[in-house]
Amino acid sequence: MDRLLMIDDDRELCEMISEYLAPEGFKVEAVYHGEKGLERALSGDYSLVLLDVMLPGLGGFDLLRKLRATSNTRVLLLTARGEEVDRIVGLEIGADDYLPKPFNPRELLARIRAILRRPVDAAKASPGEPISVGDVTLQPGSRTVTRGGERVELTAVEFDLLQALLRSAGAIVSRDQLARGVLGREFSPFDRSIDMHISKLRRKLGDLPGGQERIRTVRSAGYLYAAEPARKTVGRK
Amino acid sequence: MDRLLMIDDDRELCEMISEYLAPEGFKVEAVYHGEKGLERALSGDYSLVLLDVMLPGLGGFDLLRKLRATSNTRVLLLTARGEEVDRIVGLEIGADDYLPKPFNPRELLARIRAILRRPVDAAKASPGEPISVGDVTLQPGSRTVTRGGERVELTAVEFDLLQALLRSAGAIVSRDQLARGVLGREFSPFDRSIDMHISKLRRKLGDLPGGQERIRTVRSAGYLYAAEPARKTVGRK
DNA sequence: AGCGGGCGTAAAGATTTGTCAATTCTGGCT
DNA sequence: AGCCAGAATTGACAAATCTTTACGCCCGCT
Repeated sequence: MDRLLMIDDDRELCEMISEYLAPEGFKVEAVYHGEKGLERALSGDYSLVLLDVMLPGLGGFDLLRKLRATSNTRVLLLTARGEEVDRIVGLEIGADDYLPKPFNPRELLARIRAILRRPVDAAKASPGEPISVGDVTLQPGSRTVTRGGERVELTAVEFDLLQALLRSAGAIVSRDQLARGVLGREFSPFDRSIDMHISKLRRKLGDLPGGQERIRTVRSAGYLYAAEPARKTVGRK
Repeated sequence: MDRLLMIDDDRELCEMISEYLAPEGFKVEAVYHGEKGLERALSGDYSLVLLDVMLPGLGGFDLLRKLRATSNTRVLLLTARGEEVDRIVGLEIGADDYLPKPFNPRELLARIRAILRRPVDAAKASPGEPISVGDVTLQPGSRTVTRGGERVELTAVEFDLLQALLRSAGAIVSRDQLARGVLGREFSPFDRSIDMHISKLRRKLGDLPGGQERIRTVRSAGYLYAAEPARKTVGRK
């Protein structure tokens, strides 16, 4: 039985959602005010927070930002009709998903399940913990990397670069982020250093077992470590 | 010039709305009967459907339900009274918004614009979840696309473009939305970049198994990914 | 039928990226 | 301090990809 926290001042809607989700195995608690919502969300008692962006008191965005400062709790953002800008902003701040109002309850249910199904963002994995994606494992403690059990020798920058990519496996990491995080300096457009290291990493790691590219280039955006195609347990087709 | 489909048996109202919206850049076609309305709505030629819930023949709710079975076409529901029940049922079934009769034409116009401005509501999948429509599957995690199990090589823009279309499969996506969402910039009338990439996508993906167009052009409105083999017997038992 | 705008797409032009090779930097060692 | 090997960065140019230009077709309208 998952516990959900709904932060929305529309009590009627909260009630409705609560009733809709109860038979699906979710216990919904509602809070109608920002500050109180943040407090509850931080308690860590909930599998997921449903957060309205239009809130009395602390606004939804601000709340999310503060929440993210110390918590990885998953958040599904609910926005008022209209603004698509919200989506971009919301996901950037760290929402796990986004749903515009008015929404279809079934849609909401589907998204809740989707969020709960996937693991908490690897980017938020505590430092020091080994990271494994597919056949590659990286151990921050000993600064070693193995692929299929075999040790792969990497230089310092290569290691940090791979770590940054693995922490965000399946998501694009920009050169800016890599420059700051790995090289410790601002990125300038003429800087080919990152590319160079990526090139070397690729050569050392080779392609994925399936023969696909391991590190993909997303033009004018950055690089992405290919997350393994989620192998679903065969349930339905 | 967006094309709207109005399904309402009140001919006088249809006429009035049509005249009111014409100068605003909307071409309204009216259908006064349920079955015929569903058929037209499924054609994918309209940016939005204005649907009355009280209809002779197929009722509004039933129509919407059947429409949603295969299409994401956007729907603005017109309800007889501001009944709370209607709201819930309507949103439950998948309307993008609703407006109680009698309504102010300006209000209608505002809502229409709001719906058209944002991406299709039931943008099926959560971020990160694979999207499958027909024989094509797109995996955001590894940024790969397969058709009938075979890998299809796409460039970054092509991939993002296909993703945008698939998320709204069955509904028209305007060049504006594609420019903003895929290219990250405002669309300008001389910009043929989108068309260019669509062209390449078509070549790479080929036609649907049934031999029909996979990505349809809706003149002066946008593009639409065919959600269904459009030749299904619809509305018959 | 003639016209004009919307669309498809080949091809040229502009950007961004991959990578070899040369140069500079860093630490460890004598 | 001076030397050295490996590592990081930069220069240079090829390759990939995106944008713009250009032109022709098609469709709806008069």
